[in-house]
Amino acid sequence: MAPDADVSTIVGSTHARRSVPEASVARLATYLRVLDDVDPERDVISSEALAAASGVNSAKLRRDISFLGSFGTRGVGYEVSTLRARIADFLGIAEQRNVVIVGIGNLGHALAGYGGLAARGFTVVGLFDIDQVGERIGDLVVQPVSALRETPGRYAGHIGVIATPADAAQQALDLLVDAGVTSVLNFAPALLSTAEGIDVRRVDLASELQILSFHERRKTASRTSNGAAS
Amino acid sequence: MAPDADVSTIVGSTHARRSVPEASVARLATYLRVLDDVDPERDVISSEALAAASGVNSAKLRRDISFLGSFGTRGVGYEVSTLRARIADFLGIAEQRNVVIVGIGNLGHALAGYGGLAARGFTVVGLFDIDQVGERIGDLVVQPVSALRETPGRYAGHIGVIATPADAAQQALDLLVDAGVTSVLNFAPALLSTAEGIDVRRVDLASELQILSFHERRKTASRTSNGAAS
DNA sequence: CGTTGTGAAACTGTTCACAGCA
DNA sequence: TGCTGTGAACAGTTTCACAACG
Repeated sequence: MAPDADVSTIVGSTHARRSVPEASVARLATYLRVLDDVDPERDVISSEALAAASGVNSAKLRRDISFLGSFGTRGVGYEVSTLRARIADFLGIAEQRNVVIVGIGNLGHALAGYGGLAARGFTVVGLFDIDQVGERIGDLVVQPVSALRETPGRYAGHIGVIATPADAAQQALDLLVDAGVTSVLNFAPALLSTAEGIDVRRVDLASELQILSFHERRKTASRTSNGAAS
Repeated sequence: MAPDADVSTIVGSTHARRSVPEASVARLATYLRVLDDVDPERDVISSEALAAASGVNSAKLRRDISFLGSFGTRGVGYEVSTLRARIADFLGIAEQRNVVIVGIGNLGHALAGYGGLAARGFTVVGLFDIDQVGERIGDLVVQPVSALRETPGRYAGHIGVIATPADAAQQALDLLVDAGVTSVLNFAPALLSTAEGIDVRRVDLASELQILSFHERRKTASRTSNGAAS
């Protein structure tokens, strides 16, 4: 989805790795979640079992995991704790990540209050809006967006989330970048332009619905069309 | 992300088409949005210009559009209105689509009130929750989820949106399916299982953040470690 | 001319199938 | 024996590059 998402090379961390396909990175995040739901009694899991629980086939899962090294036990499976640790390490979950949210409407509220973030190592440390300034949400107080500009570099290493209306999104991005943010998740239905080196991932509700709508129509058409076939 | 997202074949509509790659379907939804932002004065647009505005390269865009037929003018470009109509027609935007939302927390509210939907031909026609029952949002009143079970097939052809907590998501899906829904957008951080023929798209905030986090770490690592390779 | 539309090449990602190991 | 790890075949997607055409 990202415009120029190429292969990902990583050098840091415990083990040096070579370019892992973007698609595998995304699935690894899923496996990690599924592992969290695994019965804590269970200490070993096979590729077949984990694949089934994750909605992929086992060959793909084994391939994905093999990018992280080979630490499964043949004839047995993967040790759950090791596997979880390896994926977490690879994805960079080991360290805590901080998040700032721009745009505190309904969506911003939903994100700010979403417990699933903390559970996965993400802490919301800043909320910004043009209005709503001063409102308290949990431990945080909504600050004016202008505050971002006044502290250049302050939010380096943080992940930015844009939850503004479309027409404010570009400005929100520019402010985030000024504040040192280089990774951004954009919920606004707008295409944003920015400098090289800034990652922007877009989550676009309307597009998702359109894709579903497309498939829905296909289903309906094939049920309906008999006479319509030509 | 859909488990078995195959190639898409469509027969209905004005023009018969053959299998369009899934990736192209997703991008066509993007082009459609971008076209809506085009200066209304402008009546023709080149692949180069539209591609730039959409964040893809022009060859890819031309290939995507060529799946819908060939109606551009060589040496000139695409007529904006025709192009828009063709894509909309292909994606099934021509007809209005109805949406029902299960789970009326912050996120459900955000979605229910999101103007971008109506603008794209989606009308929210039902809101369901266990609590909040009776609350009015716009023209709608929140109904108990049990109402879904009492009207089997009532929502056939609708698109379902799951905005519940993870532990209620599977039940929400089952209820939606009972009510006739076969296309679902799931915002809950849970993997859902369902019968064949039901499309479930997952939008998972935590996974998106993890992917960003991964890239963020890669950037930081390459800045930190070895000075400058080449 | 300039831009579309598209074969063919290149590339990326997935699946098969089985050798190798615990 | 059973399951991992992986070469090799395959499928899907992107890019190149240019002929066709208004």
